[in-house]
Amino acid sequence: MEIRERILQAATRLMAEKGYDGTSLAAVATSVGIKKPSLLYHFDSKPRLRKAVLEQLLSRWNDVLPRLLMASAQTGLNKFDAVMQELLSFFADDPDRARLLLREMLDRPGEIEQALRAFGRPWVEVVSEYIRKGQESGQILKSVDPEAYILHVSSLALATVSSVHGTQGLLDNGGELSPLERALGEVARIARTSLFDAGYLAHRQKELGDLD
Amino acid sequence: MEIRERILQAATRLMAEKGYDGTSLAAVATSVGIKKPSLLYHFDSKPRLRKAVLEQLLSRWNDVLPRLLMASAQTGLNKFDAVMQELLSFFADDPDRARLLLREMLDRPGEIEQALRAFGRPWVEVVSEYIRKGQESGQILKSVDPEAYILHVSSLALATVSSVHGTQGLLDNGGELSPLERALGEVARIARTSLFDAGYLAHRQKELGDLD
DNA sequence: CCTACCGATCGGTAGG
DNA sequence: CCTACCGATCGGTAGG
Repeated sequence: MEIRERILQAATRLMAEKGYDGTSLAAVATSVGIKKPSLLYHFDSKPRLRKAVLEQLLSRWNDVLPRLLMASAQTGLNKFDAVMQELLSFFADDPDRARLLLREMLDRPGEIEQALRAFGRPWVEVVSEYIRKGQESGQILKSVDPEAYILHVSSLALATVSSVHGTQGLLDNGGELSPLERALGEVARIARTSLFDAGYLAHRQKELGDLD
Repeated sequence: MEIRERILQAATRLMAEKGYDGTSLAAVATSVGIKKPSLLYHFDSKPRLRKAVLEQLLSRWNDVLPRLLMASAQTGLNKFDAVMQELLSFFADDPDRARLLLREMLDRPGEIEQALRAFGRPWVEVVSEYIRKGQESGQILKSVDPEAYILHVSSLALATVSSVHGTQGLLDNGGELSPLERALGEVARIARTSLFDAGYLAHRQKELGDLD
């Protein structure tokens, strides 16, 4: 693997775990087996390293988009479940993504807003268009505010994946599912129930028994 | 106001905004008009200052508990709305609470879990008992996992209040509500809809028209 | 409550 | 890719 990628990978992990201010360039360098001045040859300042880490993370989101467009071929509840699955998997596949984005939202709300707007806008527009159509046909609750709904489901997914390690002790965890599986299942349920008309949901209930 | 309280207040604000590692003792001291060694007389190390900040924040939660017990006199949906109102107000009244707790969950998942267990356990048990009773009487959906549900609604409230500043630009904001009001209204709606049986909700719908 | 000071660590540079 | 080094800032102490 290229040294540049290895630096980015180590920086992502450390910044997700300790935060930007809690991560020294020396610590990143050591964890890939080089010294700090060598790292500064590849990324010529700490802010630029942060920027590169964030850009790589967000660019991965673009890999998800093609699968989302495929999901667009489906309709109603199936389409919704496919889209939710992609959103949750994106963070569950690598919890560092959730923790790093959450930290950036806290550290630099202005800058991260711009980045999320650029990378998230197309997705938000597709999904809210879908919600509006569902509201017209009666499948989706009229009381849902599309943009706010998407934002909150995303926030919930972010916070859930980030905090499962820290708060799983509050749960009894007596069941057979892992804490993360249990948490994501509940997130999916909350998202589905608060979006669709209950009559429509009950009508389609058999199709998603394994998701409850 | 006592100097000790003024230090705690300044430390809370700075640590919520910049994080623990991003907040120097000198910065806290300066913002209350003293020098660093004077601050270290009142809190004899930085970790102890952090601990005091967190304890004061959590102790405020105890102020909420009496009102929650009063709300217990009510039943069904009214009780739920009262409890949600207290939870959302706790964070909305001072967004630093949400941001600081979220940062602590990211920085020290183990320690914060202990603290939340001590301060949140009684509340979690009361609410989950309420949910279980509602499930028996059919008002609350059988598919709800009580502990997981509470944890996720709390996470959603935390993340929502913390991130409203950073992400409000993703919303059109064409309405008459402030971004925070709009966000909290959607959180309350998501929480209510994903908890109660739809038939029960429809039956009681008139009573909460102003919450939609 | 202060000034003066400590060793350690920070991001970054010089130079090879 | 390295060693050696820079000024600035960190948390904390001595002493009054």
